[in-house]
Amino acid sequence: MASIKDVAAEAGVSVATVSRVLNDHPSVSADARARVLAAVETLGYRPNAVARSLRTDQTHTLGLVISDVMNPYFTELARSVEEEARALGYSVIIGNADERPDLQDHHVRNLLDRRIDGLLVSPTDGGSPLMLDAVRAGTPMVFVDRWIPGVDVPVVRADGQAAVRDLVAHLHGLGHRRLAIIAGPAATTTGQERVAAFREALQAYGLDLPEDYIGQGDFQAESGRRVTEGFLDLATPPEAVFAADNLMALGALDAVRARGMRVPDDIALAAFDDIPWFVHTDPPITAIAQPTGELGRAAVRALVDRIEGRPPQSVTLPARLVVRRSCGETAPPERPASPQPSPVTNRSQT
Amino acid sequence: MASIKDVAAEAGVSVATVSRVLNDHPSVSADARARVLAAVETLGYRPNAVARSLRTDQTHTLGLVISDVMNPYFTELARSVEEEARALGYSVIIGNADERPDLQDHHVRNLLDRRIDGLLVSPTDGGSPLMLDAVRAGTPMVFVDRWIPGVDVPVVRADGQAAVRDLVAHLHGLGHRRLAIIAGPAATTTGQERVAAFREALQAYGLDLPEDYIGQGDFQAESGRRVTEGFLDLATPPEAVFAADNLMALGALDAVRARGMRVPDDIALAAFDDIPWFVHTDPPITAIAQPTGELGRAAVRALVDRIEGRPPQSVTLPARLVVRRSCGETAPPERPASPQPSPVTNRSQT
DNA sequence: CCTCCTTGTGGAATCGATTACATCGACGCG
DNA sequence: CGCGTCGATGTAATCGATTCCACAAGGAGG
Repeated sequence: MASIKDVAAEAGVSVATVSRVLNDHPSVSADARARVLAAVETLGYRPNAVARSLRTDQTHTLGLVISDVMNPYFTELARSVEEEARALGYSVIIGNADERPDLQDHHVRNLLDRRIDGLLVSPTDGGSPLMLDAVRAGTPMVFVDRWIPGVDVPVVRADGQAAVRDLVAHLHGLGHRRLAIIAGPAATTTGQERVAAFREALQAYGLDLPEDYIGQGDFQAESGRRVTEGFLDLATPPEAVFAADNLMALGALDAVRARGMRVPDDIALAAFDDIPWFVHTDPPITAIAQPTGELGRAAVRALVDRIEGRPPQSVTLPARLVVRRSCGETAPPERPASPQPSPVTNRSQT
Repeated sequence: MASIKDVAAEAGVSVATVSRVLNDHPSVSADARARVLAAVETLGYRPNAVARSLRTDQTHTLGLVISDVMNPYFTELARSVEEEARALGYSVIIGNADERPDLQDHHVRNLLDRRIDGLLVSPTDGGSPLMLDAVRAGTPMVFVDRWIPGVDVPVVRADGQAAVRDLVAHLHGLGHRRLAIIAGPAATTTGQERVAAFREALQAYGLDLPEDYIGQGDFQAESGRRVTEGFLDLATPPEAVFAADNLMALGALDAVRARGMRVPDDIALAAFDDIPWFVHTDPPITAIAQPTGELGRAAVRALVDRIEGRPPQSVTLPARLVVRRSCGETAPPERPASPQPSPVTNRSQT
């Protein structure tokens, strides 16, 4: 592979001049520039990004460590992150932590070793020493979706509180009173927040969230199945189940069917995180939709701001309720008791 | 960030000795080794992968360029690729081509500039000059899923012929005679092969595949919708539609529903590529399942073999039919006319 | 006791770029 | 006419590692 020296030789100039042409430095004669460009063309020369990075201490690369690539929510997040990064002249290396802190650390270490310019993380846990060290060492970092409390890093996320209130209003309006939740890992902020928001919304309706209506999941389908089975085994099972993410909702759907029961007739189901497939499931699933693409783009912008010396900003965007059929047929337009803007009703079928 | 020089100073040895300890070269005294290790510890030193790569001309990084990350098939492929690569000591940089040749070239160029050790590609088109140049220049490369004819590069893929025959037998057994296909882009091998396999299987049953029963799609949901609408507008619409990938099947499902028709009562539907969601759609969709994880792992092994100087091997694994309910209720066990092993029947619901 | 080989170590070149500094003409102005 | 300035260019240092080569010390063998 041709190097800058070969180009210099071919063009009959020094390497410095070649470098100047390539980085369009002003003081290069038109003649020299033309000769260099010609040499680049004939040799098919491409600058070695590795060498350039070593010298300039910039890789123009961002690291993205997410909890689970197979989760459509994170897939979409990754996609939007890559798009925005590309638009800003950066590449992205994705690390899949699979909800495992050790894998998360592996990826963070790897990315740091590769001297990425900045790190986008959706932390699996409360923050390993490695990650805290990286922050302390001044690695540009931004948390997306989830974050670590007490760490001074910008956070880009969706706020689901209002949407959860809308959901509870919706369920209440359909006559459901015994509402249960499949929670995410307590080590994640999203795991905690969604339970808190749900409990709070229930209280507004004078409803309680008993301990045995809180199932401990891990954001994976299998846990949704397990927890739901537990719910169905209770003396008085819940009338509605709210899964804190889309995969656990899928597991819940499985469990309900395995009992020969039907959604929504026998039990209502709703999920946090909307995904395209929810339109096509049987029945279409009511969900809380995050502005995923916007989150990814905002996170990249914040990180690049930080990298390029501008002050980065935390961003919080609202999530919204998308009503489908998994909680029961929607009654003719009813006014929810709460004063929030009414939930968006999405055509699940034309 | 501490460099090897700092470690050398701290340990009171030369950089050469530090390097030897780090790469566990045999001739280092136990004393020196201990002092270096201690220095590494106190300084929290981590070798700079960029510098190392420049010197050794190896990045221990693989590039993976796929057509569409949002397609669950490719997501799973990417995941298995990353896992196997990690097990072998490599990292993976993923580039999403979004079925666009220009984007594909962008990523290939980018990865080449970063001097990745090898490239895994699922080509979007028939092969750009850039890609052909890369092959000619000796870049270790392996094609996965799709390939480019006439290029001497190992291919790791699934063979769907037998499974397509099984599918046609299944459809025929259910009484369907007018069978249509939503094809993928003609520029892709998978696009062509699936149509060819389908036509061939039909012939075995004395069935024809007329021109207007071949819809031109692009592996995206929207094209599945469009093509299906075209089918339904025909004077004699097909009785069954076979979508050449999962997203187009989803589009087809949409289109059928938009007409107020039902699957499988009004029209049967099957898809190439099985995904977890197909179990949960209404109705569960009959599909041809590829051994995706195996493909990803085999592709990585082939590429790493090539990189490390061992002869790489092309691999072809069989796909298999997974029968669910989207083509009609399965009749009591029937013997298909063809002599192939009978299709696997998967419990779509317990 | 003197070579010769082995083992441990350091010095310095190298990978492919960027960039500070030096040099050298040409040009403008007093 | 001479001097300072500016534009164009080359030389060489540098980034952080790896690795070839030289060399010193110590042990084995004659």
